[in-house]
Amino acid sequence: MKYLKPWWSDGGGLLHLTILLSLAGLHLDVELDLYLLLPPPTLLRDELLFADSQTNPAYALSSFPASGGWGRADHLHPKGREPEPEGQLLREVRALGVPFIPRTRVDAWLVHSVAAGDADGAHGLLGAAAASSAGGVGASADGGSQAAPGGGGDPRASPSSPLAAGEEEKAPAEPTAQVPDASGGASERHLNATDTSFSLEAFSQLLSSQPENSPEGISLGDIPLPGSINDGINSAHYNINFSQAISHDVNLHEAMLLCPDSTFRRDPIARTSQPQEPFLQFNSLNTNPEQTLPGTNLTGFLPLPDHQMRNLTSQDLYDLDMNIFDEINLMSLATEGFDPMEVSHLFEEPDSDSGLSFNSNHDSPSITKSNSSVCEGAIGSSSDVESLSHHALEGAVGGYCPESSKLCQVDHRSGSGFHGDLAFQHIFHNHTYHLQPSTSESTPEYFSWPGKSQKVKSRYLNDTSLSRDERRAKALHIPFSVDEIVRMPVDSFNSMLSRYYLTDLQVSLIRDIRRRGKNKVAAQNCRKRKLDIILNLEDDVCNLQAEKETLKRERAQCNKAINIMKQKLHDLYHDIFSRLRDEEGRPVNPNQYTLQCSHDGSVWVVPKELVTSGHKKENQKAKRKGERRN
DNA sequence: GTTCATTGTCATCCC
DNA sequence: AGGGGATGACAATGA
Repeated sequence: MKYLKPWWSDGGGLLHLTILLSLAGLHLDVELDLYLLLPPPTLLRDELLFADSQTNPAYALSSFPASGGWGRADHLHPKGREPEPEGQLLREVRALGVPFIPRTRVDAWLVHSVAAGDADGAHGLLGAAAASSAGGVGASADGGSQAAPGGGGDPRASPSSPLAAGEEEKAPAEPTAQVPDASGGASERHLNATDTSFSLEAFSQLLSSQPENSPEGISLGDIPLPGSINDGINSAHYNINFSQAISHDVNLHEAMLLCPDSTFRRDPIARTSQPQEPFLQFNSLNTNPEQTLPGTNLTGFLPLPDHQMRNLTSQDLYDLDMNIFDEINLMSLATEGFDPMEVSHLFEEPDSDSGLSFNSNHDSPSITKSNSSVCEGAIGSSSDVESLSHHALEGAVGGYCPESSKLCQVDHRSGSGFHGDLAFQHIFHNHTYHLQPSTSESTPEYFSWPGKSQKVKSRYLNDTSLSRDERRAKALHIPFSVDEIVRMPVDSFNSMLSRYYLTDLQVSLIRDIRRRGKNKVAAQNCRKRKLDIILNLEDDVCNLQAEKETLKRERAQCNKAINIMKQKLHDLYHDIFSRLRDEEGRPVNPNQYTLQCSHDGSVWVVPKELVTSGHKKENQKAKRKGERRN
């Protein structure tokens, strides 16, 4: 008796086989870990066959990654196409000496074992296959059912199969509900002899009851399964056609498009019917036509899910474009092998920012094509107009598409990769603008920039988006950006000048650009510093004024206190004199006498005449002392 | 058309 | 000696 229970672990890279040999009371448990080479897409076909097993319970030998969503029947080729028995893939794998048993081979082994009448082996294999199918479907319930809104059940599976999604819903008490999760329970559970409690005789009878030994006609219906293996489904009946499970071929292109973590994953119909207009703008980022693959160029720059891409506002797109094209412009200038005339055409023309002038002046038809495609795609072909930037839309409507022109200028480099993509073909048709470019001044009249300042509009509409030095540098085809020239350290700057063959005019201009750039930054810093100084001075003035007010208040308080003291002294003075009496008992006149305090603390009543004369003498003495000192 | 703020540029000084 | 920072002065530009 042999049991075979292979399943996937490690996310599909490891095929774990547990082979239990139970023969004449001798139990031999063999576990094999078969590592598969999984360099996609060479193995995708077999992987998808495994994925197919998610939809076909009979071949659910694997616990395919639940998140993969491979179980969708609509992602597989129509049945009837038998996979190659020994494809190039297997030959390559075998040549590498890697122990590899593709699932198809295991299936075939199972089938042929039955066909050969190997009763014990066939019984065990079939039982294990059925048991594994339980685990496999249990695993596929996550990924498969998520990917396929039908539950992932294979419509070709026998209606009696309890593992079909519909059957699961109708009969929740079926053993399927108890199928362990392949990633956890089933995949980690190893069989052993004690688990095999089912009847061998029942298996033999069932096998012998098969009318033919043809694998095509083998049915596993009425096979009792070991309860330890299928976790309670030993009473279930299965009618599973093996041939159907291995009859699916898979379109690798579709498989790649259906990569689970891919943002451009969608079915072919969706890909052709749902053009992503915002993507068109991002497509322009790819300057290498060789790298322009549908979808890849999108996620390469913006690995955003579709819903996030759609949620991008026009402002986001606008800002993004501004930054992106700034970088692209600089990159274009600095890229070796660039065509200066092309860049010059792109930026030097006064109306180069205008989609109209761009459309009419450039000799590259692809440019015009791309330009018009974006603009018209903005209105005519978009199913999600809100995802478009407002200005792009209005530019298209008004016959002016300034930003799109810019991106189209870059897009024409990478646009060739899209021409063959059906998803974008519908917008690559002829497009003409109603308004012809006349003058650069007229463009703002036809164009509306909601939410943008006039300065930004002007910078974007006209060539004034480039500074004077930038235009000069561009005119002289200086292969460095102004920013590089200005910010580069002295050593790097000098080495750069020495590395490149530059004319004296170019060198002079580069040095002027550097000097002006440095001075511009210095002037900005100077003004900022001056402004800071002014602000600091204003703060100082405010502080000093506050301090002055405080001192004023303190002075007022002191004066007030002095006045109070004076008043008290005056009152005291008069009170003393009112009590004084002379030798005759008469009151002392305060106008004729005054009080003098001696050093010992005694108080004398002195006539004012003596006091004034004494003061005069003291003043004279003080003056003399002062004169002597001088 | 005028005024004012901002910014770039030049000339000059200084480190 | 040359590069570069700092700054006053001037001009262009836009609000």
